[in-house]
Amino acid sequence: MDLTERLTEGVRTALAKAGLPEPETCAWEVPRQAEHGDYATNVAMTLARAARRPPRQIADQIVANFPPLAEVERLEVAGPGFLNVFLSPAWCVGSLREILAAGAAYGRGTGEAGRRVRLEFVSANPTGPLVIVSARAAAVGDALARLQRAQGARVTTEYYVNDAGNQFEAFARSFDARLAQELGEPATLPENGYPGEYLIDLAKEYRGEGSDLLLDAPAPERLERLGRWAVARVVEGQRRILRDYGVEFDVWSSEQRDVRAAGLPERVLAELAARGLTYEQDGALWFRSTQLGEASGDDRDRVLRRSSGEVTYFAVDVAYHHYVKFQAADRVINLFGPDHHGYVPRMRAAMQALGHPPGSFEVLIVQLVTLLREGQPVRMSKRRGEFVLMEELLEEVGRDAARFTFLTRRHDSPLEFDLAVATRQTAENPVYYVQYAHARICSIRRQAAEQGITLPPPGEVDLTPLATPEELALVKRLLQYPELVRAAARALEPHRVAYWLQEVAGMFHPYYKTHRVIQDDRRLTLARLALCEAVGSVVKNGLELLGVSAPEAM
RNA sequence: GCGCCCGUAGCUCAGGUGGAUAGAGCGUUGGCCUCCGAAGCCAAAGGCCAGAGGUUCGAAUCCUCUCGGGCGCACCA
Repeated sequence: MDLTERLTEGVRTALAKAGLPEPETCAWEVPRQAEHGDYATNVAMTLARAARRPPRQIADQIVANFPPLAEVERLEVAGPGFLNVFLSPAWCVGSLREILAAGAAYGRGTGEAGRRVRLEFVSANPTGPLVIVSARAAAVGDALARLQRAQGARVTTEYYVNDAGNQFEAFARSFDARLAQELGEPATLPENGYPGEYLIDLAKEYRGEGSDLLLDAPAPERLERLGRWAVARVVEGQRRILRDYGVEFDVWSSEQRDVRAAGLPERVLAELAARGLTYEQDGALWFRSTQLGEASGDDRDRVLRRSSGEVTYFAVDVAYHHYVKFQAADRVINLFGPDHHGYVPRMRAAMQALGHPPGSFEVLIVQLVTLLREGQPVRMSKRRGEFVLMEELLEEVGRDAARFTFLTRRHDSPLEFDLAVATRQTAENPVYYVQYAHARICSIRRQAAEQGITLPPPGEVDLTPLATPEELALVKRLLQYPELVRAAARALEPHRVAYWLQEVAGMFHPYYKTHRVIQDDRRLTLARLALCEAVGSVVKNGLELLGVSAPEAM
């Protein structure tokens, strides 16, 4: 059980003994100032109305009836009725043993245990190489998956390939045109085509392979086959760069193969019709999005099947979510770009209509990355064919720095990324500050080993020499980690981990500067080594959650 | 016009779902390597949390309005 859970239990016991009503929840915060203790709660204030007593009186009652806990040194009532908890230094220091013993497991929890989560992210169109915004989505999505898993959820990550529909056709026609040009024929790109140079390269490649040029095949068949070939190549490139980035997906699904060819759209249309949620108008089939009340929030009905007979992207998506995603998961999370946020209400309405409980379908909007080079905006547009590739980002900035930078922002906050600055200041990036703490600790360990000093098993270390304020503060910070991970997982906010790591590093570096770890006093040396090991271990765990490496030397 | 997101230090961004005196990095200024890694440490300067109301013991956080940004509002995806 986590520390705050123990404290909450203490509060409940005390309230029961005092004959006071129990709170629904008991929120703990870490006060900014040390005089306010290590943890504080405002339960007394929130209980004041129900108990018909002044908050301070309730707080006094809690203090008077609080059961003795090894964790707690003393309690104080302060201000309008805060209950401040001061932890026992001896208990805190002793808990280092558990951190060390837990190792990589420290910080894992059961906050999301039993949940099956389907997490889709990136899912860029298979019409070109990945650009920078995908790097952000990949960093966030992957970290979310790691966080959820650390809290006991069974997560399936997914990359959904939109290899069908108008976009696919435009892409296939563009490739066809490039191939024709490659063969020396006059051909122009279609109106909505993809002018990027990569299609020229692909055309050369296709020809170089000696593949069937399909010159005699009827246009539809030729476009279909050429398009499939090109899409497969593009997707393979995307997969490769993502792997280099440290992101691997459990499932690569295909709109064409897994949804359309499987006949799912027709099935879902029938199911919606059976529920009376569709109607025909102007030759098209519509979804009664607006009839589902405010919960869905959609402001107009949506077309499922066009008058031309083709199903819409929306219908395909609904079918896929309903028959595939929800079949294997009770929680479906999608990461979208901001240009798709208007799409969310109709999806939510459809999921609700098909019987999926509210909240089981979630969409996180990952905001855009504004790319700058020396302060000048770099326009990103696949259509125009000018963009900065994810590959270039990794070359220039590096995988760890890129991921960490993306994870120091909330996913829904726009981000400015100056390539030139990021490259130039690479050594001053916060990620190195955190990694350096880890590397430094490894260095201390090596140094100690050279002098024949090695740490005994956690249970046998004498930790009592740890007594300075800096040491206590560090230990207390480490004790917050499990709680932090749980909260970050619950809120789907991996950036909290990144900030927390910076704080820990920000405590460790000064500590290292002012307190010598390896020195004459053997007992003190061992105790401090144990502290360092604990810090290093937790930092490593945290970086792992973000998909960032924890180097032993830099 | 309607809807969603956003406005916090010069710049880039945090502020665990209402808490006590507003935080970090970068940048600026001034110090620190005879000692476990200077990718580090110490110190200073920098704020009307866009603005105005409201809710209550208490608001950067919740509600309304105004101003100023971004993005959506297709039988596109």
